[in-house]
Amino acid sequence: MHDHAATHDHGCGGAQAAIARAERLCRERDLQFTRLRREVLAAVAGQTRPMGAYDIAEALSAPGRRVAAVSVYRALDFLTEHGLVHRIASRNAFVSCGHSHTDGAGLVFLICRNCGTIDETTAPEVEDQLGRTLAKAGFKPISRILEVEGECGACLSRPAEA
Amino acid sequence: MHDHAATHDHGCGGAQAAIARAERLCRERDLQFTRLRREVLAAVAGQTRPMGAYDIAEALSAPGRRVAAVSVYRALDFLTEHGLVHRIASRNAFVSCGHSHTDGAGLVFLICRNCGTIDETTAPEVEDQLGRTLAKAGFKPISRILEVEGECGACLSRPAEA
DNA sequence: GCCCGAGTGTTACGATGTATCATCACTTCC
DNA sequence: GGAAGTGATGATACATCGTAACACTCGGGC
Repeated sequence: MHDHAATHDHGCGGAQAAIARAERLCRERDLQFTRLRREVLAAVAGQTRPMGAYDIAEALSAPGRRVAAVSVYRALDFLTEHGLVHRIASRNAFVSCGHSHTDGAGLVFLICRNCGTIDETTAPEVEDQLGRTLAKAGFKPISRILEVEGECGACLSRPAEA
Repeated sequence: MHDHAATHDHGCGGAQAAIARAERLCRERDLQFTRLRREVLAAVAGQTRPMGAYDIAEALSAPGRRVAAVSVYRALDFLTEHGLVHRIASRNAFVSCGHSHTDGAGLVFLICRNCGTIDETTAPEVEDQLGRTLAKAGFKPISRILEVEGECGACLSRPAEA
């Protein structure tokens, strides 16, 4: 392991990378990476915590411009469909994807109860075991969500920082 | 395998069992298993698919009696807190617990995309692997959700039943 | 009787997500 | 050039999910 740094590259610098990746992907697949989609992705990628759709709408709105939640949802649909953003079901919120994986398969989200940061990793061994378990149960998986809530390493290192 | 029947014992007969288990548990812990809580549990346990809180409220309401969603939420809070009912995060809905586990740990929910049935199992091997993965990442887990969407064995056996 | 606590009913509200229709930009085909 | 089609967006309304606040009831203890 230890593409750990890679899994952490949200957070400002990561936004640039995420957008660059999105542009490349959209060029490859002949998709439209429009202004709104870019802005929604930028907003999400600029955070290490998940953002709600309404948070995003507010963040993109300005005195002269109002972005409605419905527009954000549409952009998020596009972005999640192509794996650029992930939905955190336990929070009704979204994070930008830190990987360049082809599919949403095998992802694990680590949600820190203390600082709210979301870390995204893959766990092939867990996937393998899960696949075997599902096969034994006669269940054919299509998609899955695996979200773990707890305390992240950073928060465990410095116990009492508010 | 093939405690499969056991994992399936929602579904009408299972409602009786679920309520019996709940009564026992509440007696042991000196909790109040009130009429509303019993009815909410019965409603959820009588289904193999997850029910939304508003669905439950409607199911319990009758010409002479209106059960508000907020009451259902309170009952569900109680039931989930004591492991009698589980929340399906990906559906914003609830299913009755088919096990008598002490804790919500290690559960896997199998959600059939075709028939909507939810099957609940445990997967110790997956748990073990996940625990190791989290330890390596320096993350201390407190709770987790693992929900798999796909096609259940029953639906795979009879491909074209509407 | 009185108080107190847990559960419930009721109303209102906030937060999340979707349906519908109009508009705009761009392409294609005539 | 102009008509028609397609995909994205704007705007309004609506549906669903969840919670806050307060009043009421019912039991037990004093």
